[in-house]
Amino acid sequence: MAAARNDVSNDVNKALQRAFEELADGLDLLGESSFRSASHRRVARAIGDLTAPIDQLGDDPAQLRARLEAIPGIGEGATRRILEFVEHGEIADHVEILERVPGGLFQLLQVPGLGPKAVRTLWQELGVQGVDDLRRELDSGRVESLPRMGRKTVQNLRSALEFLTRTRDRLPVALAMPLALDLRDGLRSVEPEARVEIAGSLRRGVETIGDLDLVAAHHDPAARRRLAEAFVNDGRVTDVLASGERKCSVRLSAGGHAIQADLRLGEPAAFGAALHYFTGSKEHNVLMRQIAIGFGRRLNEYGLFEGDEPRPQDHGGTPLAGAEEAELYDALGLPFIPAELREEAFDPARVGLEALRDLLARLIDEDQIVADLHTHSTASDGRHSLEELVAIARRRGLAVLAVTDHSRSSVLAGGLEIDALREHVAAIRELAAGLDDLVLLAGAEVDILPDGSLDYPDEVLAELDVVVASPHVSLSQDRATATRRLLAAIRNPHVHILGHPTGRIVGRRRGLQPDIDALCAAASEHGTALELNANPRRLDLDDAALRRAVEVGCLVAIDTDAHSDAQFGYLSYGVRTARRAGLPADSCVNTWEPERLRDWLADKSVGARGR
DNA sequence: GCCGTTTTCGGCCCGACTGTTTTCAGTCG
Repeated sequence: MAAARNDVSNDVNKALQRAFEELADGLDLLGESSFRSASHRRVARAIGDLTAPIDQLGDDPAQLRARLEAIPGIGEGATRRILEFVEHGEIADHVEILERVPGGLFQLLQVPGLGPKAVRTLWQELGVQGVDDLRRELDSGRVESLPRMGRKTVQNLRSALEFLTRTRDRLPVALAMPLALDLRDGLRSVEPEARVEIAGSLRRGVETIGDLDLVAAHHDPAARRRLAEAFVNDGRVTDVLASGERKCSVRLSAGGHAIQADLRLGEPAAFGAALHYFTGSKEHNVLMRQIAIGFGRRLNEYGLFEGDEPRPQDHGGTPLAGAEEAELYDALGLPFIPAELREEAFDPARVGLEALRDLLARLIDEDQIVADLHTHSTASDGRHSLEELVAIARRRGLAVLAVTDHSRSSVLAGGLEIDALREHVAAIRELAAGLDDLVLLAGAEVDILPDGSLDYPDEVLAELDVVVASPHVSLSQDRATATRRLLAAIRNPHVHILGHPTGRIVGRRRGLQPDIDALCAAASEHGTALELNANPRRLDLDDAALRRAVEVGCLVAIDTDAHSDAQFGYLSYGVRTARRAGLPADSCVNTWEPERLRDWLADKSVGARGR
């Protein structure tokens, strides 16, 4: 399927990001300074983090230049190149690199085990210009004649190429998390006394996962060996990449997906340092180590040590901290930064220590959520009756549950005609009247039709306690049309929540690409909440868009969109994403006391800015 | 290439593991 080109301006960011990545890779392949290439990579990341099209960052070139240079990591050179791209559609340095370096070499860098040095050697010595050339040369036996290339390396490259064809994309968190939990629990059952935790980007709440990271600690070396053996001998393992005393690395095949998994092993006294190191992000680790240096200390995965001696753990050094992550932050004069915030965007040096402390004090936590305002019953495509939903909500400790079945246009999902909706609402209200421990609300998930009108007339919407308005069809509209469509829903006085605003499916469907800033401004003005749909296949809005919403101070609704009991468990995915955006609990309507929630539902203008 | 409560020049995180080597380069996270 061709990628939807419904958003020309954001393609500018994508193209620029790619240009800087290729600049970096190209310099590496040419053997240039690794600091220059690292710098280009940092610029590429910074561009990838932008939510607005880069050419719309300023009204004129001077303003654009100033805004660009204010972004950490983007200096004079990168600014010049970006402006050059905006004006001419290409960057001379980038074009030159592409002329000097065969395009296939960039793909070769993606082959696990092949780095810039090896690719350069293959290119210069054997004329290898891409994956097909490499396959041929591996078969010819000539690769083995190169320096530092032996039989084992050739064998590893063969299986790496095979792995690469099976892992075109990163794994959506919905698939990665169950696998990681299973691996974790398997290790825990092998050594019940061991501490075993999931680390890596999965712990940070990233929506797609490149590989799985686990950390385990046990005081007994024999127990650690048993953990390592269990890990590399798992039935799903297809290749063992490394198997050492402290680190094991394997490739797994599960449910039709191939993914790499790494296990880090150590002493309980260093568990916090290891967990911290293996959780990342890489940028956060670098930052923490730099801060440690500022204190005249050294941070590594064994702990925080006094002095600047390399490998202090080997010289009988006793760490100042290491058993728990919190000790590391404390010893470096920082507040504990939760895993979801260990990204460049929340760098303490960038946001300021005071602002960071304030953000952490207000940051949303899963146990603060007491309401789910978007769920489905058997009236449309849900699995449970109203009575069953009430039982589930009670068991899960909710104070408020809204049943929001589909509207009439969603025929396949069993959307309700107006008469059926009214009967359904009456049934919900009757059941609600007999409850004293749960507020049960009658609502609907109303389709936002392609032209921005809603699937029920206003007088019907007015009869409901909660209206979630969501786009379900025409999800390839252009940016301007999509923005107009969603703005119309946000401005409707009967709409409380804009449900899964883009309609994207992680890794599969791009969905609408509206002007997020315009949506946030309107939502803020009208007191409408933007949904963070917690279904891990959706996570819509995503963390970057939600960060914009947080900056503007919009109301946000984190709802599960549950169609079954198990799907109420999606909440944790939603909360992790919300934390990645720095969402304060108070901005999330699902944390509000039922009384306050009712007031807002009765008149959402009480939630609008400046009221 | 970027950056500065040590610096506008001189640095830029730290360690595990493998495979090919007789002491370590390359890759990875």
